[in-house]
Amino acid sequence: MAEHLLRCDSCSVRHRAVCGALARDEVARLSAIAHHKLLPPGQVILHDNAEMHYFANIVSGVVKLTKTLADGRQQIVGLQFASDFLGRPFRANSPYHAETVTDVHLCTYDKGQFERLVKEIDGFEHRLFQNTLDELDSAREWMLLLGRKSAGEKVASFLLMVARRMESIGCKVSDDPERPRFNLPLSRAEIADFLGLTIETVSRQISRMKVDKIIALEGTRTISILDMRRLMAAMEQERD
Amino acid sequence: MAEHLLRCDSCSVRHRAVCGALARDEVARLSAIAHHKLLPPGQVILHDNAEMHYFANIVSGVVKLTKTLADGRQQIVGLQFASDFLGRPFRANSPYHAETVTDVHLCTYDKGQFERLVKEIDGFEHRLFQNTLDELDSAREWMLLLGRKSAGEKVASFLLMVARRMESIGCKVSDDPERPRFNLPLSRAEIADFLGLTIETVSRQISRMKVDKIIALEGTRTISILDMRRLMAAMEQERD
DNA sequence: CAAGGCATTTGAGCCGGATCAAGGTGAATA
DNA sequence: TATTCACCTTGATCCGGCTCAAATGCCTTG
Repeated sequence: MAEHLLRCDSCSVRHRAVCGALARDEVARLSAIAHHKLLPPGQVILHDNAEMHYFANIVSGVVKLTKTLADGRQQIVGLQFASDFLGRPFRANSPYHAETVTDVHLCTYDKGQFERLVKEIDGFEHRLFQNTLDELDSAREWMLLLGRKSAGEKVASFLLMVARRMESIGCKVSDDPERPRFNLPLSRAEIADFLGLTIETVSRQISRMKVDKIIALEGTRTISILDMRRLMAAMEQERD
Repeated sequence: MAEHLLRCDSCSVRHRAVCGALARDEVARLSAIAHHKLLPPGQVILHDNAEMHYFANIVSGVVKLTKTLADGRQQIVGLQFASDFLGRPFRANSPYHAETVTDVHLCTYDKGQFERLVKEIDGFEHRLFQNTLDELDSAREWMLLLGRKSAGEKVASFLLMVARRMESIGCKVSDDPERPRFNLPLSRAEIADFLGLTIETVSRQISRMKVDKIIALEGTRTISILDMRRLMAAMEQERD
């Protein structure tokens, strides 16, 4: 398997960012049990329902969680970026398939050691809990999108979500907050699986936005948002 | 407002079922701070983003969580049955609209008192956390349904989900495990909002299943599953 | 630079589910 | 019993997004 195992000895700063809100000595305790892995794109991290023997923080890169029907139809049910957790505390297995989308830098912990730390460090489980509530909120927002939005609204919502996410982890290419520019981490096929559409429909919607001068493309992955106002209007807002 | 407030003095048994896995004295502490409310169908429990000043367990009945777009398109993003929790621990507000679907018997707790108890009772927060992980799992299963299943598969999945849920809370009408019979808690319009379909499509799919002798209807709300095997086949299974 | 291979775009036609429009049904009220 | 009203069913038509097919663009390798 093409993955490197590195001892994690001096990445406190990184852990600080990743785990957030932990005291300095607690971060040190996490670092002590951490290993680092560098994974290429398309690497399976977790097969459906397989036992997960470790936890991880994403240090950089993007991971997708997918579910698949017997005949192959697939839906992405979660996208994890830098600083997100992978794995389910105190659960043996996970009903998803997890796979790297880009190069991914993981900081992993042995499951048993991690769970012991969670119990020992006051407020750590509370923090993981709040994290999970956030994931639940975004899953439900996604349900609204999947069930009720048109193709154009879906793609607009997706672009804005990625823009916001890339911004928050400092991966945007340009600096102008009114005209964000960034690399799409997903292929058209992955965007389709994310939005419950086909590749062709995604492509057509993106082309139309290009014609309408709402966005601009360089190559196929680098997107500039030219008109934030119209892009947000295309998304269709949630009621207050 | 047509709701009754009752002092909750001797409902330990019910709490035991509802909160699960709590010791007898801990259940007693919960009972001490609980009040009961009886709500009719169609009662709003929580407006979008409004502050929630209490927690609750559902003792009986069904509650729906919805999200709505500016133009009125609506999606049900959660269905809560007896023994489910309502409210978000340690969060001021909730980005959903919550509303009773049937007559609902709630057992409510003042937010502050409840959160104090959660901190004091060892393992209580852990339990709530595990609960939330389960909700996240079912939200993601629902994303697969919304994004990738056909109308027929959606309706079949829905009927099976309700059958399972009614069974587990002891609300089924018949006893034959091979031929469950139960009352649908949702109207056609609500089923449509649940599945990301229109009323008409839901109605047509149900009619077709009736013609195909997969189910039988008495009136409009009471359903018997005649052929469990074919209903499960119609659902399209998830890949292992 | 050419050749190959994959991802993306674009086009044509079709179909599943939405929309629009009547009817039907059943419980509540008079 | 008749009336009403909300909910549900059924039919006819339409259209957004899917399917199938081909062309184009882009990166990799020789």
